[in-house]
Amino acid sequence: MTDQSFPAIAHLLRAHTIVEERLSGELSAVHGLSLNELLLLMFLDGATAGRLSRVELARCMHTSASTITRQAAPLEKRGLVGRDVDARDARLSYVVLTPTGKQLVEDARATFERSSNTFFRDRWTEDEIASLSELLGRLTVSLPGSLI
Amino acid sequence: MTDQSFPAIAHLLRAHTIVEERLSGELSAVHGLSLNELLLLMFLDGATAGRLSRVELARCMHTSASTITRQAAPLEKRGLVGRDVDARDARLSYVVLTPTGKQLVEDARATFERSSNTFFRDRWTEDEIASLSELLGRLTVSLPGSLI
DNA sequence: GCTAATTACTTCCGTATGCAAGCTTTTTAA
DNA sequence: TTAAAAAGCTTGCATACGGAAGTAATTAGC
Repeated sequence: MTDQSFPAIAHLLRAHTIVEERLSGELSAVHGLSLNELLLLMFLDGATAGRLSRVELARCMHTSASTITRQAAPLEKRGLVGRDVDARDARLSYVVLTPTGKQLVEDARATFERSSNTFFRDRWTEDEIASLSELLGRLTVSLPGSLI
Repeated sequence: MTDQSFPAIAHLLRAHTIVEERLSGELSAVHGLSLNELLLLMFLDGATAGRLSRVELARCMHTSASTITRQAAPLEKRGLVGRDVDARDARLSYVVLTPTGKQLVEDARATFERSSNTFFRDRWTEDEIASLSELLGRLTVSLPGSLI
């Protein structure tokens, strides 16, 4: 009984470096967004009322609170997100998508989707891509939030 | 005709954050190695004569030459790798695995393999893991070097 | 009700990375 | 042969991140 876990994880790590590099390049060139900035905006876009507190965002992005603070700052300066305070809890500050931000997310998501196609084109069947998506998705079911 | 490319790539990005965090934690705690340090050592372990030039390593790791310079330095101080010069080309400096380094790679690889299993245990069949590995591996065929 | 613990967020510091610039060596081309 | 181009490597600079520490606000325990 051969164990395929190690090669699967090894391939995941290597595939990620390729995907991240190409996606980052496209998003930066076309929209002036880093990949992580777009993911942050996409989590907001998928949240109710287009807003999340900073700790909720950190959990969605699976990163630290300090990273969210720094990632949100330039987005706020660009007018893509705003800052809402909670009337009941003064500790909470929500990151909320502005209309400008929502428009940019829609455009950048299209770039993301188009770029995603280029990874598979001509060498994967639609069924294989769906199978890959399902298998990878099962690894992430414990994560809060969704990009889809 | 639904397009699954985008969700597949989105899931790949999210799965990577989970995998990297858990693997890094285990490797650091058990062997005092970062994930990237182990990957570097594993590429050397898989190379002929256990050595690669710095640019070859950069291509395997899909990173920059300066990163290899900085990643190899602490490994050299720990005695895990050595430095070989090329008799024909004085520009080349090979990173070569020492016996100590080879032993550590074998131990750390076992940790890597054991940790890899924990991602799939009880919720993936062996066939599904093999399928995932094959599909992801097809994304990385263009990369030089191999971890397996 | 008051104190202690917890939570949300920010800032500081150490670390990791890519890119540009620089140095040395080799290869190319005239 | 010699000058120009390219390749391999390193260093400086700017950026991004996590964790610890700090501040402010809320909750828990008595």
